[in-house]
Amino acid sequence: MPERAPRKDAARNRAAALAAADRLFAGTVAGAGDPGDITMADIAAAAGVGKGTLFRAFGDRTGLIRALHESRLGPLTDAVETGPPPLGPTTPPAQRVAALLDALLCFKLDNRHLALALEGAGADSPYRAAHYERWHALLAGLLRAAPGTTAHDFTAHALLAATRADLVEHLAGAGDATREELRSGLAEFTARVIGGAG
Amino acid sequence: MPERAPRKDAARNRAAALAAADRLFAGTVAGAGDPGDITMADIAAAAGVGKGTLFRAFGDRTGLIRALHESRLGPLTDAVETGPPPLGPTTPPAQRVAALLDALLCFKLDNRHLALALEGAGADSPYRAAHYERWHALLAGLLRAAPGTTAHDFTAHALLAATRADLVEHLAGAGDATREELRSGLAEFTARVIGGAG
DNA sequence: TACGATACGGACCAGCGGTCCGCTTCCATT
DNA sequence: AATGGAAGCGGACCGCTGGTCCGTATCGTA
Repeated sequence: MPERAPRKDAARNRAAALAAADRLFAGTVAGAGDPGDITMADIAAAAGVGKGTLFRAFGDRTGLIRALHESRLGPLTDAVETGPPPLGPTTPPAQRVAALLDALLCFKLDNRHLALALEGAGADSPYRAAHYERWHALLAGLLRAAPGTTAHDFTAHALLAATRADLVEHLAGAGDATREELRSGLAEFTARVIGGAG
Repeated sequence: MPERAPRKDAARNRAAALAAADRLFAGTVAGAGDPGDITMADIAAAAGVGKGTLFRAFGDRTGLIRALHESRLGPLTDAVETGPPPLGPTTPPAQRVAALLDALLCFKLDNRHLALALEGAGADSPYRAAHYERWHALLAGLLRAAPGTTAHDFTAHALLAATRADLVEHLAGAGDATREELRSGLAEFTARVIGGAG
């Protein structure tokens, strides 16, 4: 019952679909395009598979985007869960919060197309996604362990909101703000929030 | 050129459409529905007009929602621009920032369905809407005038992000957080941000 | 090699936002 | 009050989307 291995062609098609989707979504961000303009038929054609295969492999559009997102997020997740400082669990809470938010911002800058597609995927709130719950729980726990903060849940949400994909896209996309400006802006903001009540 | 008055039937139909849309959107939030489930045809039917009339009056779906939103936001806008403290322009910057964010949160709590529909409307980023620009410019200006803050633009964005409609909906919708809990959470968060660098 | 299970793929479907245009209603002018 | 043209109406219609279906092809095992 350890969930039987997928057939070889299924695995190959799944990988091809993810690669094609990644390529297509990446193309939209450069040309100021909307991820919503990429249709499932487009992805299927680019991957050289039928549309039915896409839906069989991922369930629906949101499932595909989520799978793509998680395949990229994996390394970061590992670094957070079992890595060395400043991301890993041995870092003191306050510093770790700052490091996590910075890493999240960098991830969204490096994967703007994916983050944007994910948060804009479907009508379902981005807050019900499993990965959001994980980040929030982690942050809230750290805040609880850090001195001088209260309302940990709300604070964690609010800090995460500062790195929302469409905000990042709005600021970075038009070229108004450089990567380093954003990072330092977020760093200062974070520092003020967690260091404010000394 | 003072833009001729609209015909009487046009005005009546416009009002009927807004009222019907408001009613329908309000219905979704109670039953945990998705504003996206309300179609233009639904609104037209509920208003007793043809679908073409809707598009003639508002241009597109986003236009309708925006019109609805602004008709509700009007009083708040007035209070901010020409009203008495703590919202009005005579309030000291730091206090005014806090008051504005609290008012915004309350508005979104009182008009969850509208705010949610607006931010989820279309694929276009919520950050390109005129009303967002106004709020952001106002906040950024106040932060600039307040002592001890830098990166005013980013900070203003981040503070506004803490009141995003889908976050508010996520926290208030499930009944996890009461209105006062949210307000005090946001108040504390805001205070820490603007009061942090004393 | 043969056979059942699994996956393929593109024709197909329902439903959406948005358009079009023949017909109706309004209102300024006489 | 009559009238003519401008403004508005409304629902059939269109293009396109996410998602389904099922006859056919492929895989992996005995």
